[in-house]
Amino acid sequence: MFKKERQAFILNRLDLHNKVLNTNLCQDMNVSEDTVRRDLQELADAGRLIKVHGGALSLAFSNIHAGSKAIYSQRQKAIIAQKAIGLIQKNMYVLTSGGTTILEMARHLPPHLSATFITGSIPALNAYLAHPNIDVIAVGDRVNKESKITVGAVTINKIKEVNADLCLLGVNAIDMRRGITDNDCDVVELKKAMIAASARTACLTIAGKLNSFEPLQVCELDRIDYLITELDPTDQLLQPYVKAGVTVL
Amino acid sequence: MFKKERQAFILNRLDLHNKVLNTNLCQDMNVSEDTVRRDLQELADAGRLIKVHGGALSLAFSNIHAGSKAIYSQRQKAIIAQKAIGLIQKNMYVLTSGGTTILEMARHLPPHLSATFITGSIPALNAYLAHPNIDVIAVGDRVNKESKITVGAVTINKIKEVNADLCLLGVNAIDMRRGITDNDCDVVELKKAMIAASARTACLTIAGKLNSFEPLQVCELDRIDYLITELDPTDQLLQPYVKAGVTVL
DNA sequence: CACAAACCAGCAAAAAACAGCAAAAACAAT
DNA sequence: ATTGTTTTTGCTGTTTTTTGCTGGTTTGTG
Repeated sequence: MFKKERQAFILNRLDLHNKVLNTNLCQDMNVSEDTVRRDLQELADAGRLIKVHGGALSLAFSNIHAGSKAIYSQRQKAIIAQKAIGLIQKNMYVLTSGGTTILEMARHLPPHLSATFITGSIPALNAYLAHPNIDVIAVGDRVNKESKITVGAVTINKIKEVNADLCLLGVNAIDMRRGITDNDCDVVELKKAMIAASARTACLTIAGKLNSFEPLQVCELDRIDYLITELDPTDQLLQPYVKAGVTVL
Repeated sequence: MFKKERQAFILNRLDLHNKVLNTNLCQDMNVSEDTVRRDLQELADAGRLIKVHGGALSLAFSNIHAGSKAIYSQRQKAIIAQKAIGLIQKNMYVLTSGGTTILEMARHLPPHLSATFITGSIPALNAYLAHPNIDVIAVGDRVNKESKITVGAVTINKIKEVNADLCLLGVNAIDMRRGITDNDCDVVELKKAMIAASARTACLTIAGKLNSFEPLQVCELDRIDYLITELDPTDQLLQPYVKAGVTVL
């Protein structure tokens, strides 16, 4: 078995099991532990896996691990939150999605603000409930445990009945050509309904997600009214969106 | 299980439950308490969690903690919780009210239990979401900020559509003559609907609320199937209820 | 204040990693 | 074919990590 073969074998097994044991590998490939160790070292140096004492973990594992970070890019998201809050006026009905950006916004709502927030995101609900002057409407249905938002037909129908003044959308990907895109079918349907139910729509995203896309489209760029990032509106990166008619804050 | 895996496991569980117990972890991961302690120490040093006597808390929780008041009579409520959990069987549909007793129950659900919980209580929702094998259905509507439960016609209607196996009701007052009573009009309507939608109903209450009453009636005593308090079923105080045909646990 | 639970420091055994060396294999050039 | 060079591989002895354990200390709780 050649070195390349061995390393491919290791990566393949990592794809399947998300982890490999050194002892296991050297048996299955019939080489010494040192050889396996060296292979793992090389693959780790090349950034193809994560070496740990006794074996290795797949990179996918590290992503899961990263997902459990409190809120990443919190600094940027705080800036975004402030800009978004500027759009909310007294006694508005505001429809919000889930996501950490929205959550950050929810936590920074000024105490004197009185408005009604409608959402299916449980973490957002929690934040709104902590606010002294915000009325809260929960749209209910089956709850997706991963994203902690309600999904399903009842949610969609409920949102269709709403006439909100503003929709605040945390977006995962935005792109000139493909518009707003996402990767979860339920979430896409939800966001479509939210946009349709609101007079105006603002998209909140960190600049790192600008000009990226995901497999499923939520809407074209011309359906959104505001784009909010942590960058200054005059930033080079944002000019295409300004030209396309979006109000960039 | 590698060290990294363990630590990821811990962080993940913290994300879900907001707290972990040392004893719990060392069982679930099948390592000694010292190892868990060392893992917690390392994660604490890295600022990923807050170590406390006997376990650890998530960072997110420390923020929330400010607003979350302690549960009074927690000891009694833990006993009640255990008894209530005994009623829940695999794959049941369980309808629960709000209240701290229910919340305590929600937090003590055994990890292997798989069932579907339906509720309009936001704190209960949070607890159910933290559980690995529980499906959650939120019944949505306007949220009462004080009690943190959804109230209103939509909630009632939604509950009427449900056919649950079991209804777990945290009650504020129970009395031989007046049955279950409460003081909030919305809550009374909600509880009525919940009882009607369930095959069986269990009332959870601390003994201090036995033989007390409030202005509005939820239902007569004969509508409930189980009464759960922290007392032994043979306790003097409970005998009237036993005689009235309620199964006292 | 007493008692159980949890913590800590330090130890020891086992496992894994490492550094360095030498045999074997592969390759290139004569 | 042969020689010299490089790469690969396994081995040896040593060092580091990891982990559970022991016994004493601290902490929380009734």
